[in-house]
Amino acid sequence: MDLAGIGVKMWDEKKIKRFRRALLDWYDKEKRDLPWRRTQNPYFIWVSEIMLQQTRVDTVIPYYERFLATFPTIKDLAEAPEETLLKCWEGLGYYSRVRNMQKAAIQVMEEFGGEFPNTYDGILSLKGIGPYTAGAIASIAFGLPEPAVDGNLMRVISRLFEVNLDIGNPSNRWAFQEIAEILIDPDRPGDFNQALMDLGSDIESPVNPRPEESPVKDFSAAYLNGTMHIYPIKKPKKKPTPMKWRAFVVQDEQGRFLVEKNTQADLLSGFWHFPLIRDFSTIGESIDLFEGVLEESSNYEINQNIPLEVQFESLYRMKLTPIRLLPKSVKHIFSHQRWDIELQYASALGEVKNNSSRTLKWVTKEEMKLLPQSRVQGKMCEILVGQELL
DNA sequence: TAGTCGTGGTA
DNA sequence: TTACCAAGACT
Repeated sequence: MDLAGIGVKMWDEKKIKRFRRALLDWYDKEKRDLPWRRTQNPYFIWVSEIMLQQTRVDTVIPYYERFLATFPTIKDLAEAPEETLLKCWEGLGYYSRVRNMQKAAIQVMEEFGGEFPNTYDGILSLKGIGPYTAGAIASIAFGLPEPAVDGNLMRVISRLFEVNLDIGNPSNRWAFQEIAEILIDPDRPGDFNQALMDLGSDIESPVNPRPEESPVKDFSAAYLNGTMHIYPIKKPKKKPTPMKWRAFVVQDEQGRFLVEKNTQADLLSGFWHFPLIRDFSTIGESIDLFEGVLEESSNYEINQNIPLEVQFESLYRMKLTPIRLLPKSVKHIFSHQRWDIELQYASALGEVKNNSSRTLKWVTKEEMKLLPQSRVQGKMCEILVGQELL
């Protein structure tokens, strides 16, 4: 398949040059002053690009500053302990990003002699760097004429050419890549890519765009044809699956809390939290919940009739004195799951005999704060503070 | 190909 | 409250 095959008619060379000029002139006047735009250091730009994946600029800025103060060089990143790494990324989400970044840092030390690779293929070979990020780093840090095809660029281009392809489908990426390769300014590829991103994140944003303010509106087929509302084409996302949990807030005689390191699931892997047990008992109360639970019917059959306190005592090999269920539950939405967590407050009678593969420890309130904690755990702690239990 | 992987902002 | 969204990569 080629561009003509999907109904895209490319401009002639003269129009392409006018487009580059209009876009870059606007960028030179209006570009945002961002920390990673004051450096040419490929490591710094790499960090910014990873953090910016699916994450807003305002959120990233403080994390960017702190991360580079903590790990000033690729070598520092490669040698960092996991908990330091997670603590630095805590609250930013999508934590596999930082794990992959450390793997890539080790790759740079071992395969590239400590020097960040300066070719597109070299950059793309690093763990956690896909076609977008490779293009962004190649163009911004090294001046290579590689497009950086992200959501912004696809949205802008789909409006420029009325591209009738779903931008959410990776198999359609080639078309936007191909168009961008033709449009990109070979003299200023990094600025060209960033100009499209600035444009796409504000004037050409997905919600409430202001197309009449666009510096390239005269080039936009959708704008000129009055079809702005159609583009980009994008399928709606699936709703997150509802799940119920019981968290066990257990204190020993010294008042320390039992916490567990997540070593089993990929979700929030490496983070510490109060022990959590999936609650399958409310099946039938909610159609939504029922649908979410269907695929785990074996778990459901095993657990639905066993009280959660009993499950806890068995799994953690510990006797509890359940005190009470806290009146407020914690609600938390991930990209693909919606959690509702009841908090069971209890005292432990004996020491934990940890025969399982679980990683457990007793910590004071102060020690808990030093561990990597997810927002879910943070919300549970907020409830406890409200109940004057923490 | 479609699901997995977080969080906070905004309407 | 709900729904949608943000500079994606990996499996």
